[in-house]
Amino acid sequence: MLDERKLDVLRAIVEDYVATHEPVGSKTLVDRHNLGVSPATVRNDMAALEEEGYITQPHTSAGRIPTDAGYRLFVDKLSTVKTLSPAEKKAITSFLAGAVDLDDVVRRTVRLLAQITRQVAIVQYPSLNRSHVRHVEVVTMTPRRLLLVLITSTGRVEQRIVEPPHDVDEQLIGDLRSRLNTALAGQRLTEAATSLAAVPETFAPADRHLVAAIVTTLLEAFTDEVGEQRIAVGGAANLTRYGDDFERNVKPVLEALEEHVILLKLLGEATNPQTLTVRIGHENPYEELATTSVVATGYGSKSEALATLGIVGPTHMDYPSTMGAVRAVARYVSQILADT
Amino acid sequence: MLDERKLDVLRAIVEDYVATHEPVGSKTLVDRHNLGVSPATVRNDMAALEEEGYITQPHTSAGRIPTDAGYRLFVDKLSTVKTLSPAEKKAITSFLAGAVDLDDVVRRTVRLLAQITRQVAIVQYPSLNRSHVRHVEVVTMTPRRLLLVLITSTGRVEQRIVEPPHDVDEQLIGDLRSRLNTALAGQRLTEAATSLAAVPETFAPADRHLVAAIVTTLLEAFTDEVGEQRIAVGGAANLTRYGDDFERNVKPVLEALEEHVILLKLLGEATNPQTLTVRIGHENPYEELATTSVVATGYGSKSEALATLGIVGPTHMDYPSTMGAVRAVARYVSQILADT
DNA sequence: GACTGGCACTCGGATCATTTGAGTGCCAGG
DNA sequence: CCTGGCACTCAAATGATCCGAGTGCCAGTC
Repeated sequence: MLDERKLDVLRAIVEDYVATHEPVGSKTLVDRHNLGVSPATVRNDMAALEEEGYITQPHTSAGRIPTDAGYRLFVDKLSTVKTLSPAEKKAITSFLAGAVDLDDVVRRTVRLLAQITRQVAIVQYPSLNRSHVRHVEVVTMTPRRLLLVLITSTGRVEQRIVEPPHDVDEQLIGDLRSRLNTALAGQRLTEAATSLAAVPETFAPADRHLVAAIVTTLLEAFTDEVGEQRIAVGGAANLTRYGDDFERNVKPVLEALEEHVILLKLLGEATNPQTLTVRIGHENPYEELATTSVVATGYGSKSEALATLGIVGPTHMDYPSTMGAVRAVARYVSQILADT
Repeated sequence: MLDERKLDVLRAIVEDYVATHEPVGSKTLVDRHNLGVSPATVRNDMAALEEEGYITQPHTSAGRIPTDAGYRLFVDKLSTVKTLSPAEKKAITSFLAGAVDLDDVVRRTVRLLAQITRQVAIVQYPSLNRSHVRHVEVVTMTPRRLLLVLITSTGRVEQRIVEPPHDVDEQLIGDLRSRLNTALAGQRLTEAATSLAAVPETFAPADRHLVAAIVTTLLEAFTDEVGEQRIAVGGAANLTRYGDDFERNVKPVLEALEEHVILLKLLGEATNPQTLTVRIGHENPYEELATTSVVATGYGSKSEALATLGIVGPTHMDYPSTMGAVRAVARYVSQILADT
């Protein structure tokens, strides 16, 4: 059906269109890429490609532009992920290495990703579900107000206020603290939630009421839905490069960026950093973002992704470079997090 | 110079222009606002107002639009801050009350502010400088890796990793923890930085090396410049309502939103929640944002502002409502924080 | 059979002239 | 001091025209 040369033509069309953002005609195509055939031949190939649904004409007497299917074929078969230059790699590591804590890592990552890809960057915070308890701290602020601090293996810190039903005894708090830590430390948050249930019973009946209050709050922190979905976004200014048709291209993206729930769906399930997910135009789950593509991948340890990061951009983006950048950033972030 | 009626005309022009975003002519003005005089008279007044620099014509044979000076006069003399409806107030409190921690408060505030004003909202995190030490925690993760956690009176949590020069003794850590807390608790971060310097000397010479390493890192956290400047932004999607001239109006704002340093300057010095700062067009410190205004105010306790929050929007915004919303949100956030 | 040069055709976008009407400034009269 | 009237201005909308990049198709060539 599609011989080698037709695929070459498709590749040329995609590359040209990505570079110029203008429909590309048979003549320009032959001029710019040395295909070794005449425009007329290219026209025939184009007709075939159009027949197959890989390209279209915005209107008669205009050049062709790739369809979503065209991009898909390009990404799957016609291109290779571009690797970054050593200089870029170095810049990434040194920039990320300067981070002081998890928040800082995430902020820097978003910024970096936006800068390299010149697209809108999205980074999900390491999932709570997949984290382990590193430490639980109970701090007495006033006799009737306690602060619970949960520190996870991924560096996330969650805090909650508890107002116990009656004054608390410092002795008891110390006791609780150490029992919590021995019971929970090293466990996944999901497991820890179960272990937690058993803790109150180990205390004297008189104290159980108080302990239960604390345990309940802690449990909330473990299974916090909202916290689970934390996301950082950056590089919105890159949207200004979308060109015209503001209403159709920029507006829906800006709106989506405000809705973290939507972003999470866009990013999709975390994959390991080797696998890149690319969703092109209509392939993504939001009608409004039909002119937008998403390039995402998981980050974290090799065996298991902690969360997802990626970018959102126009379907006519430079996929090889973008994919390379996303993959590279994901790897380096994984590395940094492993060290911390 | 400007009699009562001329001011009425200016007010009418501003209100009309804000509502329609179109240059307003003498006839429409008389039709819409009952000024009790004829268009011709209004024209004379307009000529005078233009003479004084409060309004201009985009071109001859067009209506008038207010200048920055016109808006300034309007805000200072011709309008009163609009108070929110009881329903709105209730919505604010109940929405903010659901917050679980400081991060959540800030996130909710940004969202709220953006929603009510339908502008881009900016909220600065409570300043570290003005916070007090609530608790310092030293957690041993591995014998050669410690985690320092600083919790401030404003609910901020800063964390730092320390890799001590040699294995640490659990006994010593416990000792250090309690000495740090008795030495620092309740102090302002700025004072605490000084008190901190004296801590190593209270330890046996053999331990001082280790303690010094910890103290140094803690000191960094106290005086963290970057952390000091934390900011949350929201409602960027509202920029789509700017209308056309995307390049001139939307782009610079989006770019500014990425640069937190710029935002801090835009927000300016925190004032107490009673005082609203309004910067109109050229009054703000960024040339690129000459078509935008900033409405900001401090939040925190009555006596002293902890940080600033506000909105950025086109100069032709509805000042009375916006100012009312910003002030109200600032007050309610102050309240919530005081309770925590 | 595959490629190419040639040719008629299409149609979006640029260019330019024309019209329209909201709005103005100014003046004479109440 | 206000108002109705009038001539004037000019941005924006409308419309006619032209241009050319690009197409599809066909007959001829390798």
